[in-house]
Amino acid sequence: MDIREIAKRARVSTATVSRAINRIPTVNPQLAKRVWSVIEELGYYPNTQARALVSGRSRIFGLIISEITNPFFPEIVQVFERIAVQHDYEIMLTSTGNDPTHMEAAVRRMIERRVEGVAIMTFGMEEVLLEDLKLRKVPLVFVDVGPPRARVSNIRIDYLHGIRQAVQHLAALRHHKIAFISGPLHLKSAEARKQAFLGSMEEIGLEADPALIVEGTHTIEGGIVAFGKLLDGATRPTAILCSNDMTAMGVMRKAYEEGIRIPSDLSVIGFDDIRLAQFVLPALTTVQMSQADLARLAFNALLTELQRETPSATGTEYTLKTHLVLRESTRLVSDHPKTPARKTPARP
Amino acid sequence: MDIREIAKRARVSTATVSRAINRIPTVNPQLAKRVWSVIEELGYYPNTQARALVSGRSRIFGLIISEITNPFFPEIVQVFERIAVQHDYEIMLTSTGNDPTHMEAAVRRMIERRVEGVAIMTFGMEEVLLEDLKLRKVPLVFVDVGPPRARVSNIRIDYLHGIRQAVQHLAALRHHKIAFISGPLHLKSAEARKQAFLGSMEEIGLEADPALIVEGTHTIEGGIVAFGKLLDGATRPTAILCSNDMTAMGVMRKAYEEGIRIPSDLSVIGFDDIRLAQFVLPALTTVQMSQADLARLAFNALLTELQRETPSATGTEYTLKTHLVLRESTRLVSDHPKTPARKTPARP
DNA sequence: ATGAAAGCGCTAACAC
DNA sequence: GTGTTAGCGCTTTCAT
Repeated sequence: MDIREIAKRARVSTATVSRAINRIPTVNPQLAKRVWSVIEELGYYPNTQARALVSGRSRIFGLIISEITNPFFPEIVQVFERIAVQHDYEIMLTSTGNDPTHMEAAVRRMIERRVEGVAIMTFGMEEVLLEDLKLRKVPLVFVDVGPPRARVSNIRIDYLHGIRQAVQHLAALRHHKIAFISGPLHLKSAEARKQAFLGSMEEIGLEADPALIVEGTHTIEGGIVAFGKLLDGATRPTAILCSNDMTAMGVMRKAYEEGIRIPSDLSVIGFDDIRLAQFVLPALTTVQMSQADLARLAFNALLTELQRETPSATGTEYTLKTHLVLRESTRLVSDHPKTPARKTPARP
Repeated sequence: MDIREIAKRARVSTATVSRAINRIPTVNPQLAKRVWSVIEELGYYPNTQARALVSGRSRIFGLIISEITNPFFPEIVQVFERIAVQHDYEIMLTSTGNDPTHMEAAVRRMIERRVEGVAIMTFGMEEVLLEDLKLRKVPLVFVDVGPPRARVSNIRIDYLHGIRQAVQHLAALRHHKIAFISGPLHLKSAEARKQAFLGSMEEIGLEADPALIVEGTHTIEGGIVAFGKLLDGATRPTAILCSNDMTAMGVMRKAYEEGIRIPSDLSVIGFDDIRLAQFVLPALTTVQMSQADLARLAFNALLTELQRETPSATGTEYTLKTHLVLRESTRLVSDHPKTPARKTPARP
């Protein structure tokens, strides 16, 4: 069953059927109606591949993320998909697991499917792998990455705004010994958050003790390990700022095991504000970076670039603000925290 | 740049290029090599739409889930996608949000893209909406649903096995007053879990107090509300079995607010074993239903059905077992639980 | 306003 | 073993 069948039964040409389907205004309403009723009757659905082939437009956007199982991403995927569908686009989703091989394979598949644009949400992955896409002039949108370039948009996150609020919140709560657990520092976004922390501390005359700055992995496990290191150190922080919420959840887990109470013995702040943050116990104070807004920005960037006839040589920049959201995991520093001895002591 | 261009430069016909690309063994290795080197040189990527159009095979599977933001699903998506890619399939993902309109639109888009099969992971959504797919003889795989039918596979979850273990575990811990918070009962899967609970209780001569059985929504919020109702009731349970992990997390949240300690005052068991279950505080004892296995089963069901020449009239059945995994949220019942007065008393 | 017909890039007969 | 060619189902000139 194809367009010819419809044409025959509606006693018009295939061209008219096509026009009717695409709602070209010039078709005689009478005919259009006849066509539509045949379409309904037969349950005809146009073949997207054929349309794409002849029109040269796949109506597919690629969306590359690092891990769908990382709670940060599902909301992005959801919003991105929802908007895409509203615009009659399909999305081709891929989790790279931060593996360059996956990334390369994904890029290849996307090119083969002739995606019209790709949003890269890996926060700092090797741009090199995307050469093929650039070569083919596919619009791209990144977060936090690389130099401006034609048809490449960038969403810059204003980390400083939210992180400054977090640091000042902690300072107002009389915390001086503030630790920072970063993400993997090869990620631009992780490095940027760390710098924002350092800057915010200095700004208000607080010393960021290097011994209180440790690298994590943006995972719960990483948070557990990193907090362990902190506990092994000479100075015990009274507050910890984490580079993302998963890390903060790791800290909370470890604190639970060690009998350290949050927020009475230790204040904890996360970053991202994933949905779960409000449901952990205690609810996590965190710096929000709206995943929904990020998705919206990315989608619109792609669409805009696609509509532009002469792409600006430098691409376009977008900005996303961050801000602190207060919940239960922070409290005024206590002068005599009851920090029990560790169950598993540091190596002798 | 197309197959003709490659053909010209390699001084062969397009047919030979096509054969080389598809690794048809009959082509002269010499020629094949020449073709491949031209392909590499020019960075040629075949056009999937054209291939799909002529071959009649889209190499796309649909995957319908209820909510990607529900932590139960990301792992399914990840595994399903990984396997799909290994088999040179793309996946077309859609979250229906349990909204029939979305579902209908998604089905339509899938048909338009000519998916070769669809996995429906909504655990009991209206089958009616899928008529169009069945009409077009697209292989389908469901979880927990409907009557056997040609080209429709079913994955039956053996709820009883895991839930029986959970109930007996609780009983062994001397709990008698065991509450059950179900999922939305219009979902087959929720109803099935409830029945498994009832059966397991009866089996060992424990009375399932109707006042201790309340309906939830399979969400954290639902868990909070449901546990609230339980607290308002006359008999206070010493243990709660939840229809999924999110519900259990809601119970934990509510317990935290009410000053009820888990597991000392109350034992809690979840269902699903989402990844988060091991990281909540305390780590959640739960009945595991492997999301990875579910994804694998679903994918293979589709692939198998596709390869079958004469589909069995009744479709195929697969089974997935569940089993209890012990963690920190259950404990021997305490005779005198220190259950503090509620902060927000029940309505007078 | 409508129709005839030429492709979009590829695969698969069929011929050699 | 390789080439020629007829489509796959649709959109889009170009006539009319």
